Amino acid sequence: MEVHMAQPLTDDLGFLLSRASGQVVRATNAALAEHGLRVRSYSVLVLACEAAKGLSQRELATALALDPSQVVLLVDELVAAGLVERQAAESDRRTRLVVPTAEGCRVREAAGEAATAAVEAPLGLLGDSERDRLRDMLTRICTATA
Amino acid sequence: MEVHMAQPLTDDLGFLLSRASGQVVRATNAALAEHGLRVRSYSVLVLACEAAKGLSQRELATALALDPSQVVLLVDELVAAGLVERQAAESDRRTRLVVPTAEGCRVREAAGEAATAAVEAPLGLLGDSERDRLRDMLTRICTATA
DNA sequence: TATTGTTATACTCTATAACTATA
DNA sequence: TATAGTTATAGAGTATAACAATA
Repeated sequence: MEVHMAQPLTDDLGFLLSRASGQVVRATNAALAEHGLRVRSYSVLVLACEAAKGLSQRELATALALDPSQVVLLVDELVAAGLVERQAAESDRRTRLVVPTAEGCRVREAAGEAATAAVEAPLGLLGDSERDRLRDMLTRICTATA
Repeated sequence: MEVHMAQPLTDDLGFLLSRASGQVVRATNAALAEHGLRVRSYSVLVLACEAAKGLSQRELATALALDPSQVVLLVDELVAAGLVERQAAESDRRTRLVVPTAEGCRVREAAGEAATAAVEAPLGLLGDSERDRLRDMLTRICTATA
């Protein structure tokens, strides 16, 4: 018979993960607010800017691990703000490519810098090599299941 | 003038953190469901079980980084499920101590094991020493700001 | 006056189901 | 029949404000 010493909540990786995530998301949202963005809409904009020829909403959904129906709303928001456009795809009339406008690219740059700066508050105590290790571990967690 | 090479989204620690957190929370919620709990109510129960003499709701709010008004609802839930009780504090008639019932302690045990097992899916690729490092880094992120 | 707990409200995020138009 | 996008809805999480009882 094994003795189970219940682990304190402050040692629970799930608890720490969600709390740290909350901190960082909160700080990032605050920084993105002046650019009219939040974390999720910002993520869509970043991906659209990364892809040279735009991305389909389906690709965005997969990349962000979001349901396609959520991507619709986020893209709607960005379109309304004039940061991206929906373009008809040549090969398949069902798919609509999300491509950034010139303004979208500018905002993405400025918002990116603001977000990077804001995240220094919670992440300031971590050195560069620690951040690399953290990034590596988080990436493995994300890919472990889906 | 400095050249800013915009960082890809998949390297963004904030993005990775919130995505990894989502994975773990989802897996944990699924495991806790059969015990009638979710991550937040489970956290309250764990803290109540940890403290020998119970905790005030204010202390719970601080420990969980939640607003006191949210703690009220979570405790209501646990009371309705018969897992904790609100006891009048002797020293201060304003404060109400949250103390686990015998059933609450049993459920906390079982739920804790289920949660630990469930988290192995996303965390399985991390060794023990890596988990220690991760725990350390996340703790520093959480304490950096508040 | 300050603090504990409470009620209320609004907004964001998450999760599903169902529908349309194309393929 | 399968896939891309869309609409709708409900539940959970987050964020504030205001209030009563007590200190």
